[in-house]
Amino acid sequence: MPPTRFQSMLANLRTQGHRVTPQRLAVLRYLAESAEHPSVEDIYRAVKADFPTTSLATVYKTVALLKELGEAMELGFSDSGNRYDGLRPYPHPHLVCTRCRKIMDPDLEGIADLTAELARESGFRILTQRMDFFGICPDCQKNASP
Amino acid sequence: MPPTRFQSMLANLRTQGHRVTPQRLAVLRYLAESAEHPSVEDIYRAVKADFPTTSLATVYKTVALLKELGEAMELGFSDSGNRYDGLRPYPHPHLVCTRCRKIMDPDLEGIADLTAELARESGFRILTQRMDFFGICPDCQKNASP
DNA sequence: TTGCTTGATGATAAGCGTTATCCGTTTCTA
DNA sequence: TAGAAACGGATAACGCTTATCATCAAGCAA
Repeated sequence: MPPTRFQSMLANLRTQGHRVTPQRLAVLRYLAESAEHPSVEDIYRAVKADFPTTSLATVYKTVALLKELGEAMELGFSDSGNRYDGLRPYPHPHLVCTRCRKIMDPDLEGIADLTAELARESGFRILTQRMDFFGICPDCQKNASP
Repeated sequence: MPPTRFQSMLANLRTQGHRVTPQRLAVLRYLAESAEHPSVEDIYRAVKADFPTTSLATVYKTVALLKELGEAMELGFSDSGNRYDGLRPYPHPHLVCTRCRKIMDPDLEGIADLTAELARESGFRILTQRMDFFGICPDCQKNASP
């Protein structure tokens, strides 16, 4: 049985000699269970429910640490807060609803091929990639106000 | 003979009832000639060379106006200043050198198909998209320090 | 278990790019 | 060419993120 995301994050933390604190555990747990690509505020709110003295700074620091360890991926947005993915911490495409800000993970084939072709044609050594599709999700289309 | 980007921007500005000022002309001219996806600072520096009293706020306002008119596209980056494309103000993929911050426009086929497939499978109404490939450009690979 | 070292936490200030405000100036129409 | 309305310039405010620093606790050794 493969380790859960939570177990993997925790093991990585320990292996790299970082301390395990209740606040960190709470952040890990939340990220390991969230498919919604939460914001720092989302994480902060959730963690504070269990651990009311937690500071926003701690959430930022923990998230930065997980990013460094490769256990979380940051989705930066210049016009709103960044979002985090603890379940699939590697590049993959995203579907972003511009109305409710929901972010989903679509299945999309052929990105590796696309990247390889691009590298060959351009001479770039491509290290990572970001692919976002913006639109209106099915739910928001139903509850549509123009 | 089709209108140049500069002519097109200017015409759009006039048609929509916006005033034509020397500062705006300078920003248009620079954007219409730049394939480098300049930052606001880049534009500011260039405009100030011809028009030294120009304010940074004016550049921001002009760029926002052009964006609104569909004559410039913003490339937002959460970890550095945004960049602007006045030559191709519609979604297209970008190659970003993470060392020298150069941004290029590769030729890449099949994005429309990819988008259509994604819309069909997900039920999203996709309105726009963003596709960035990050890596080291050929120049920086030559002058490589580890 | 206890004590110690070092890293983590919490509160808040600082930083950075961008946007808002406000008043004097300029464009453009009539 | 005169007047109304929009624009420009200077700077304050904003939102998110990072830095600072004193206090506190995790983890190790004895």
